[in-house]
Amino acid sequence: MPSLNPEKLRADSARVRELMLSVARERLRAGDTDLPMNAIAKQAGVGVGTAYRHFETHQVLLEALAAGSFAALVSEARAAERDTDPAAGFARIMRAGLRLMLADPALAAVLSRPSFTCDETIALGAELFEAFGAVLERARAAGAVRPGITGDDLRRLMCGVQHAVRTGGDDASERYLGVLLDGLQNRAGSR
Amino acid sequence: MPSLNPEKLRADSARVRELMLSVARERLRAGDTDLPMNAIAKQAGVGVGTAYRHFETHQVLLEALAAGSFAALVSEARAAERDTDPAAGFARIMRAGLRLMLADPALAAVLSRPSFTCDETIALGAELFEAFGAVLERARAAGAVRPGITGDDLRRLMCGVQHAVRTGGDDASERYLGVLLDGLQNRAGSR
DNA sequence: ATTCTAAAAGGATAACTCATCCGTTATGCT
DNA sequence: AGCATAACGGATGAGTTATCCTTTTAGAAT
Repeated sequence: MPSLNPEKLRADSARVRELMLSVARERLRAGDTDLPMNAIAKQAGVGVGTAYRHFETHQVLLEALAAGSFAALVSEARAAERDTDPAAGFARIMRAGLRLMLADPALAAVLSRPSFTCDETIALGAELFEAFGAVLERARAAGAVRPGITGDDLRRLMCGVQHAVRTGGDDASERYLGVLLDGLQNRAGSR
Repeated sequence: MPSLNPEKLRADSARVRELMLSVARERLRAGDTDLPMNAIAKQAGVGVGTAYRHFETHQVLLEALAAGSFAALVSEARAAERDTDPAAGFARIMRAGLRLMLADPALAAVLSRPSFTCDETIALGAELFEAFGAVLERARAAGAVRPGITGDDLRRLMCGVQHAVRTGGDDASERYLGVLLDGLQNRAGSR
């Protein structure tokens, strides 16, 4: 019993889907990271069965919530790819990734464990992988990023920094990202 | 109803406490980070009530599990404080912290959310705070660590790196710590 | 407009976990 | 040995997850 296809939904179904997503977003904003299906269903005024019909698993719900932010991140990666300065492009996508993860806990959750289940997310992940890989490769070729660091390393490190910033204050974001970006530079011959 | 005091326990009680701790450690090693009280009690062959009597909350159990590693970390901090080279002392304690957190998930959990509940942990936390603060201060004075970074920043960043390493491979530890340590250096005038 | 069918909704419920309460049992002091 | 009390154990209520099946409804066909 797969989740309902967001395309070609019956009118009532589409209404319920949007309602559930907005309730889930509201709960996320309120700091509830658990997103209990039952509670969401109740708050949205629909039956539990209906909730599971729309989002078969927790992961599916998370991916649906993160879709918008994820797409925005892919756009940023594509833009960074076209940046004239390889180092600037790299810094740009890193900064954008952190900003988007901080703004959307669902995106942070999805990126922190890349076992995507929805076709849409899988496609976005592939796009991101490709665009980000190009940005990284270009930066490395320009000597702006130390060798031996993979795209997956950066994903993990960014998730770690995101976590750190979340418990730090508002101003932690710039400081921590600064430390990470400086640490990632190619140190050969820089001193 | 507070948890039992580890000192002055009745013989049977001490036996149960040690048994539960060893079962919990075993489960942690097996990758179960949840440490469900009921399951631990059952596996230890004691009643659930007994389990909660010994460890009132999850947090208390975690702190009891982490006590040994936590004490080792404090020792490392004291040793780093006495290191001749401020920068080397700083690198030493950072390295030790990462190693200990990776070896003991309970320590990682305790350090990642410093709301200590047991007196013993609170005391260890205060000791660590003091010793680590001295190491950081000395390193900063020697120009080895950029200004604006606090001890709490470092705790958060280390927990983030620990998380990243845990999902990365075995060799990720050195790479990620290297990035962090390089990023933390005082960049003023280094290029 | 009416009828019909497939899609969707709804909620009772089984399975499971957490944490408490209280009657029972065992320790170790006198 | 007897006793006070510390500790044990497990039944149990509260809460959550996820499923199943019946009822309702949208929207197409006539």
